[in-house]
Amino acid sequence: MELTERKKRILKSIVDEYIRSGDPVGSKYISGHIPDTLSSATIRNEMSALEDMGYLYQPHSSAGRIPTTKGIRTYIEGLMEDYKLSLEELSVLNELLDFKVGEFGKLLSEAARAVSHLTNYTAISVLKPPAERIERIKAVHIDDSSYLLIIRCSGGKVKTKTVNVPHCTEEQLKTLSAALNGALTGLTASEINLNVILDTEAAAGDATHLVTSALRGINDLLGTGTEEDVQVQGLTKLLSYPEFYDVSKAKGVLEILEQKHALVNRLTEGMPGRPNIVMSGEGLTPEDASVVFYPITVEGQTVGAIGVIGPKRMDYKKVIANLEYFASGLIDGLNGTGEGRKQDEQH
Amino acid sequence: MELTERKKRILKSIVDEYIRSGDPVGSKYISGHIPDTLSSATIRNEMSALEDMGYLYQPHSSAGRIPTTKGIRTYIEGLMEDYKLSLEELSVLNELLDFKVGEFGKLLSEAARAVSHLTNYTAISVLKPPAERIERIKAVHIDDSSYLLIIRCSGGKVKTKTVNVPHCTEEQLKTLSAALNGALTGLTASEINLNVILDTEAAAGDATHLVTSALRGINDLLGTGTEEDVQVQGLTKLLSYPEFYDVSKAKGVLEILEQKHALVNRLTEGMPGRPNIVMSGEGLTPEDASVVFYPITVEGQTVGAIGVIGPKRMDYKKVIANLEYFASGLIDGLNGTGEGRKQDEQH
DNA sequence: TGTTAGCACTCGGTTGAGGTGTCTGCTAAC
DNA sequence: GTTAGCAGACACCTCAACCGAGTGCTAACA
Repeated sequence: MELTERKKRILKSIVDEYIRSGDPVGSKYISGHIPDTLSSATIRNEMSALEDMGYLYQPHSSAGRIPTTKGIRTYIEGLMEDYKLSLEELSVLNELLDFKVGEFGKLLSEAARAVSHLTNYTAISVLKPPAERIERIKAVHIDDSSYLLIIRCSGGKVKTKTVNVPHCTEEQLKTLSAALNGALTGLTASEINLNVILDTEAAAGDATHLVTSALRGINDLLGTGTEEDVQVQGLTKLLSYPEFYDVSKAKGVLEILEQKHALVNRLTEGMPGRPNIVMSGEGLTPEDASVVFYPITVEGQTVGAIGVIGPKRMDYKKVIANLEYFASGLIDGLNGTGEGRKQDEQH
Repeated sequence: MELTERKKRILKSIVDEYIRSGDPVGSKYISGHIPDTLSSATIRNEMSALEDMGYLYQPHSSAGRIPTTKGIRTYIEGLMEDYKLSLEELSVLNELLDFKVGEFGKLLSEAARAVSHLTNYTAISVLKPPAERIERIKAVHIDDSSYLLIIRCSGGKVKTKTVNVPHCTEEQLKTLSAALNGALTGLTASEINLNVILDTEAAAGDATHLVTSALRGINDLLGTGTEEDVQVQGLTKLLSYPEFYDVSKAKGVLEILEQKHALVNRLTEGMPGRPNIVMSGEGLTPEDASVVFYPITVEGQTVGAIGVIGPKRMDYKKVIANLEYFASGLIDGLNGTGEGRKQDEQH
């Protein structure tokens, strides 16, 4: 069956009302709230058809209808109206960007706080500093029980660390350096897996006993610096929505927010420049919840994300408009001409 | 009336059982669970007396009794048994300290994660980097529209920043330097309030127009570095306890956890070296909840705290034992001889 | 004087019946 | 293709009855 224009108008009206109230929507209500003048009986026929087509469902036989995930997605992708940001919403971002003295992480979590405040949903900000790649490694002999590990990372940064071992010779360290360079060049810390370790050990010859401590040192060095971080703003707002009055439902959402590492990965893997929407039943999102997010990119690389988590029936147009505005504002601010900002030196 | 030994045994038994079940405790149950052999009628008399003395209360006239805040406090301060840490609990800390490669913040939040895991309550870790005090300020002329701001902080660290202004002369900068030194020496960033600003402006004479931008620059410089931070671990565990099945109660607790700044201050103001316990009805703790925490000190200065938030009827002996162990372990680890750990250099 | 047994009373919680309102599906007429 | 009307389904609310845990009180006992 085809999704006629009239069916679309009815579907839009149902989703609008469902987003507003959270309750199943009946035919009579719709009859009075669409441009067409149709009796509730006709609406019932259309709703029945929409149900057959998978856009709606009934929680029980004598209730109104609720849009399915498919129904809401169709709504988002073409039926809903545009949302005009209010003056308040526009000014908050400008103030924020004016105030961009702090580092990016703080700016991002402040932006999330603003989004949470403006949309009345819980906001998430996620920080994922780009992983440093190994460009060159050298192990320099200090004495027979210690050597200096030197790594040049992508971007030219050099890091060093002394490593203590039971015994090492200059010869062994040369072999070690060669083995490490061969196996690790171009990798990030998280890409050093068992295979890589075994390869390195195989290549290390008579320096095999030094590999483990060297890898540990490398891992330490690469792991240093800003860590990935998740900030949740306005958590209590989530509990204001009836779908989470049931504690077990609320728990489901909080569990998602607790898995910070998974959250960072998921949100930074999204498509940049457009809204990413994950609804319950798709991916890891818990029942009745929905996540909308925008990755933040600098020079093509995703360094974080900003998003909103709320009930599946959230006001998508408002949320998307706000997130889009903040995300693009942040991205412009970060990529824009660095107009002679702060220079720190520490002696 | 006096709190006799027998009353203490009864009170202890009531609190023990209340902590276990969360339900009001009846006289019959106690009769079978204290060393003394007493009928439930006698227990009832004693319980009635304990109620008059303010240790117990009845939620309604035909229910058992629940300990009051006073009752629980008395229990904590002398009645409860010691808790022996299990082997598992002991080994987790040791692993953690072995693994102390990361910075303090990460170590602290990992400790909180462990505490949450071991106690089955929600754990909080709070990081409060000691505020840097201003020791000396100098404003050095670069050209007529910019100057260099130099601050020496407590600990000898020097920070600089160029400040752009519409117009400035060497003379004005000298006046400015004197005014800033006079007004700000010994202060931290957060102590620069309106009074201080007005004093500075008054002292600045013909350099008044430079004060605002200078203060902004100073604020930026001092604010740089690690920020205060709150990490919450095992949040969902909170929702496992019946007292928070009601969403409005849960909301009360989450609200506390959202006020991160207040939380940092409150938890770092506690007495070091012993358990600080704030129960509902005392201070900001929400209904039915209780917070136990230990500040973490380095060289006499509080740099953070680790704590647990849970139902008022939480297992205090277990929580205190765990927190005490982790807090003292962290403090020892931080203050202990820094046995030649990592050295990073960045060129 | 302290302890105990017995009894009436209180009160929250549960269960089940009855009533109500909303919404649907179906049918017949337009 | 659209509409009016009607019977049926079903969640939800209210109310009364009942149950049971637990108390306070009193009288008897050691």
